[in-house]
Amino acid sequence: MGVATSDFLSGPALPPAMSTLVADRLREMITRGVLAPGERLKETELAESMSVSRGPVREAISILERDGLIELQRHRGARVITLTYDDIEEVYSLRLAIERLAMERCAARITAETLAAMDEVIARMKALTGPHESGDHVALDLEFHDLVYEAADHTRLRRSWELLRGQVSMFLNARTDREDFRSSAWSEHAELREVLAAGDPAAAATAIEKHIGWTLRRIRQMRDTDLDQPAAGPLSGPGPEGKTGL
Amino acid sequence: MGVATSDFLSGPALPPAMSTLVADRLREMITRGVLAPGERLKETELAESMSVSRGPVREAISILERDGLIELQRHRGARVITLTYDDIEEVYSLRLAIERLAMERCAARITAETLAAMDEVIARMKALTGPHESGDHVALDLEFHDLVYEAADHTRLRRSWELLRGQVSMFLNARTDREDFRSSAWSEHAELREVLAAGDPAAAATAIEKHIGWTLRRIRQMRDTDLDQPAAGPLSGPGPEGKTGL
DNA sequence: TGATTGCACATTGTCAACAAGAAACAATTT
DNA sequence: AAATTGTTTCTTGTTGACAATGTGCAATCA
Repeated sequence: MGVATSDFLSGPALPPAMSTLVADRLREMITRGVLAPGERLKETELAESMSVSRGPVREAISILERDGLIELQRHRGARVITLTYDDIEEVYSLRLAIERLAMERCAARITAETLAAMDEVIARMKALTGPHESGDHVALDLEFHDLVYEAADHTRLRRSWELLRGQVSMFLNARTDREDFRSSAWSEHAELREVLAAGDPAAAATAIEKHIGWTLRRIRQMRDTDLDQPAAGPLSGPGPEGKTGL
Repeated sequence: MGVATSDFLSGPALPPAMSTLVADRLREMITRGVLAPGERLKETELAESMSVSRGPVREAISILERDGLIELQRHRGARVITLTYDDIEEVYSLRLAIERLAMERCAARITAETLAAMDEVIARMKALTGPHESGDHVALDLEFHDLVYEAADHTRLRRSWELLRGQVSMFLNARTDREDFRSSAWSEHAELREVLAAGDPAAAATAIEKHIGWTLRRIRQMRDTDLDQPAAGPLSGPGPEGKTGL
């Protein structure tokens, strides 16, 4: 983290755009289940509650639609997506395809700094024993994989990951509450770290196939049994109707 | 094409949104090189020339930014991207990763209708001999691969392809004018069609690795020689400055 | 003459009002 | 009573004006 050179020269000096702030807040609310699947996002309502006009809200909604977190229907507004197991199968099969590339490139470019950052994340995972805030498990899991994508040094690959990340987060947050999907077993990520440290792209690809493949197979099992059931419901909040506090 | 059942019931009854129309027009102009890399897109100017207000233009620009065709800088506006060989390497390496998945799924789900559509595209490719409109070659090439993604029946995969498609188009359009990058050899696509018809996912994956891998290797060669040169310049039009007719 | 500072212009970010379409409800008809 | 139709209300799509920021030129000073 701490870059030595004066932060105020490199950092974005200008206040971040309203639209991104709004989008970030909404994304957080959606992935953590505060806004339930199916719930409608009304522009006026959001604009009011965030003390901003409809313009930025509209852009934020457009961003979230790109991230695959909400569905847009012309003249009918935006709703939080409902993830079925078919959807999750899509997310994870695509994730496997792109993360293979990410791991290959990460292994080829890995630096001591990245490895250190990974170690730190793994240490924090290890520290989380027992039934802690499940959100923390998920956050750390994703943080690790963010590092992989970052180290892969591939702009378009990172953007593709952004397309999936929110939906993965949604799924994991909903899952780890109910049953253990063993999403953040620290030892698995430690294994990934070791393979990356070795610097062998082929081995890294194999490792991620194992890591994600396990979940993917499990998802396919669920899909074939609980046919068409939503895979990521609200944590505990209300259903499609009923205001969830903004 | 011709679906028997009344088209006016199935099709989108409502006029398409202005923003998508604007986006489509701009995308076409960018990928075909009418708008040169580096050229600025001024909201007011575009709004005026398309007889629409700045709102829809702004949304269109946001869409094109998502497609990776333009770069946005806060308070500094939008410019058409300049594709270096490093960029193209990114595009094609990622394309290989996702199209592998597309081919696998396509092979597993292929229908007679899809095969027929592919045959039709291949026939049109075959018909284009000699130095025809190079744009047509590129368009047919992409059309074939669109069919693959369509048949793969995977929403998120298709969206990832949309993220790359415009940049692939930009690159091919710029390339085929100068030297033959053999982008649309009909026989290659005929081979892909045959593999898909056989219905073997593994074979399909291997086939696309060969198909795209060839170009990818060639791109890496170019990158390592013509270091940092733009890979997709304007066809013939003016550079960053100078109005290119709207 | 060269660099720097201040000012005017151009362009984007944001806002508030208007127009068009969709959803919910009530009245009407069979 | 059920279904249909017309009306009202709500929400989004679009527009034009205003505020904030960046850019380039010109005047000023060393």
